[in-house]
Amino acid sequence: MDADVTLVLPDGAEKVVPTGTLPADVVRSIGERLLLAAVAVSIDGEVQDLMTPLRKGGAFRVLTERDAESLPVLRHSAAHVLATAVRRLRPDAKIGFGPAIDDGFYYDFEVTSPFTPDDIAAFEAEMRRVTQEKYPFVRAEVDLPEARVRFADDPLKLERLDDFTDPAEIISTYTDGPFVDLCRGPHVTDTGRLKHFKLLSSAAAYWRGDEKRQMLQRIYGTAFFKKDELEQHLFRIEEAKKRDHRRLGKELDLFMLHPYAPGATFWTERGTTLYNLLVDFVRERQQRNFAEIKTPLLYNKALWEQSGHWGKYKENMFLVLDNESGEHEFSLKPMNCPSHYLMYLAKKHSYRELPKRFVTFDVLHRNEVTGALSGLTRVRQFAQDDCHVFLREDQITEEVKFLTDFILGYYESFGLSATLKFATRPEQRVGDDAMWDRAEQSLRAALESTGRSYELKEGDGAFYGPKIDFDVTDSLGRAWQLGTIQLDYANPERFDLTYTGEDNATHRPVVIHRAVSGSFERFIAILIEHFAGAFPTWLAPEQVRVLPISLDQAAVAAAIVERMVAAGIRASLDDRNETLKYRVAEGARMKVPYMCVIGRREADADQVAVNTRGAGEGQKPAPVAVEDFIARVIAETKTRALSLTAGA
RNA sequence: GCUGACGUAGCUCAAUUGGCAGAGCACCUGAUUUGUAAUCAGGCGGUUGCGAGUUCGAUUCUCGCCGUCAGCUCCA
Repeated sequence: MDADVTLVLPDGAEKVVPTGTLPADVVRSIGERLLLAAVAVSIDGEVQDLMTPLRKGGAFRVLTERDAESLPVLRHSAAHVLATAVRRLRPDAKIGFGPAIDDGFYYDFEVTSPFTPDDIAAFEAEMRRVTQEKYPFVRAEVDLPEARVRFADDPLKLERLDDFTDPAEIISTYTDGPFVDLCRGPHVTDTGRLKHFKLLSSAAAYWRGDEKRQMLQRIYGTAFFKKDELEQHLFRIEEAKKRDHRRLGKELDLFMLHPYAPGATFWTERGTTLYNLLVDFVRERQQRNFAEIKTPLLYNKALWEQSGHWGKYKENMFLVLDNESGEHEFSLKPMNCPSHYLMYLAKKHSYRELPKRFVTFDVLHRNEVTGALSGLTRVRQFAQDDCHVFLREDQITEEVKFLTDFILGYYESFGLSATLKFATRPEQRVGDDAMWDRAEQSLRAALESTGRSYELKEGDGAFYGPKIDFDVTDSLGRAWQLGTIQLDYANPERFDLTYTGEDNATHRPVVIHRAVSGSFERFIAILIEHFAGAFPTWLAPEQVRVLPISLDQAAVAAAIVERMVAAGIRASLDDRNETLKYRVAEGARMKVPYMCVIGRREADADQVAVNTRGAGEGQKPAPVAVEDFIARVIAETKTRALSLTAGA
């Protein structure tokens, strides 16, 4: 082993120090003040703390509070501070893991009785004390027997120690004041670095994520370097609650759920309008290159045995009792794929027809476990904008590009952007390795030919093939998995799908499974939250509300509504015996894009005074000729404009 | 499915240690006919999720079931 390591500083200068030198000493040699500002260092992009001896050289950067890589270090330390506080107040608590996560950190504890909200508040107060006591994080490297002695009272840590099978692997502990944890690091220098944090919730979690193991109590929290960043984060959480589709779905009268049909949606008149508009939109986009079909909802189990679902997916299927046989021989379909194969099999196909794209909006049922159900994002009954492409192997690249553009273009029309994830073979799968090699290789090559960047999700593919997932980020920065492109060599084999090639011989097509919205239910949930219920005009269930000021204008207003409706606008009349103020307030609450007020002046001039959603209270509505207003709303609807313009 | 919390009028929420179940909004009726973010008055509305148990008495305590929520597991 080389006795020295070479560090390359950002300015290109090289620094050679003995192996085992602490980064803190290197930073001090650059500058005392830098040491005070330093949170950690980065060596060839790998973050390490100031008290971990240098073992290799490379590009050396000092990370301060301004560097994004520093935040997980702070949060990981916050988790230790939490554990320190919990151990002080609840010495019986056994410690599990406490990592930094995307929005903060958590720590798992094994306790005999779960934490209460009061406990959480007490822990947070105790954490405050631990930070004020400014304990340094002290790193120690120990051997396995020593580690076993040190964590003799912590069964979860002992189990973790069993994983250390490579004697060369370094086992380290971090100590802050009274608390010692088995931990790889990195950490901030002392508990005093943690200033702006908050505990958010506690819930149970399986030890090591395994549902067969015991449940631990997990406490979630978040931490930031700056106070305003913490406040902004907490504000975003509050905003997210206001946008919650379950809340807005009720307030805007879009849908309801009922205990008699758990996991299934009752769409109200408004919600159904919205739903149908989305289906229409997808239909319109799929008019040219796709073939829409409808297939049965209920199938004999023979189909599921052939598809492999009976073995792998039966738990999630709703079985239907056959009265004659007294057996559960039928099942509601949980996906459309097999029915599309049956349609494909009904005819002989020429290579000239391919790619052949079947699309279906049929209702699907999946018997999700009760605990998984959640609003519209996780339901038992839903519909996908499902597509199965039958194609020749040499068409994969072009098809993947076509579908990727199709999907991303769809999201763009809502102002949503997506990140791509490439998912490879899972543990539970059908087909041999040769098939998977081939499928992964061709899908990956196709993905790369699109020139778009993507992340790798190892082992996350479908059981019949690798896939590209499209994770959409909403206006609050939260990611949702919606669209998918899945390459399938297995099912063409199982269902003996064929086409006749140019050579007049029989060939095996490849199948691509594609969804864009994921499900309409989930997509609508995301749209509700993305737009905070303020849908663009083309999607708004009620586009225009007409308000006559008094009874004198009621007839004129009704006639104007008629003209709007005749022109294709979803307009309604509110001539209730209420004050104008009241009706304007309600229209605003319902997030109607345009409210047209009609008083004597407007009635005489065939005009409307247009209130535009979002222009705020006390806006000065400009009078617009009725015909002009109608034309503007129609244009806005046709172009599917994302922002309101007709009122301007 | 697992852990925990919760379930009161259509909605949002109240109801001392177990002692007559309330308010605002919505809805209905009347007055008012309104020029831009909730006009006034009156009224209707409940087997407190369902079912047992303890008790003189249960919204309140106990148990079971159903549902919802936060997570975990799973997932479009």
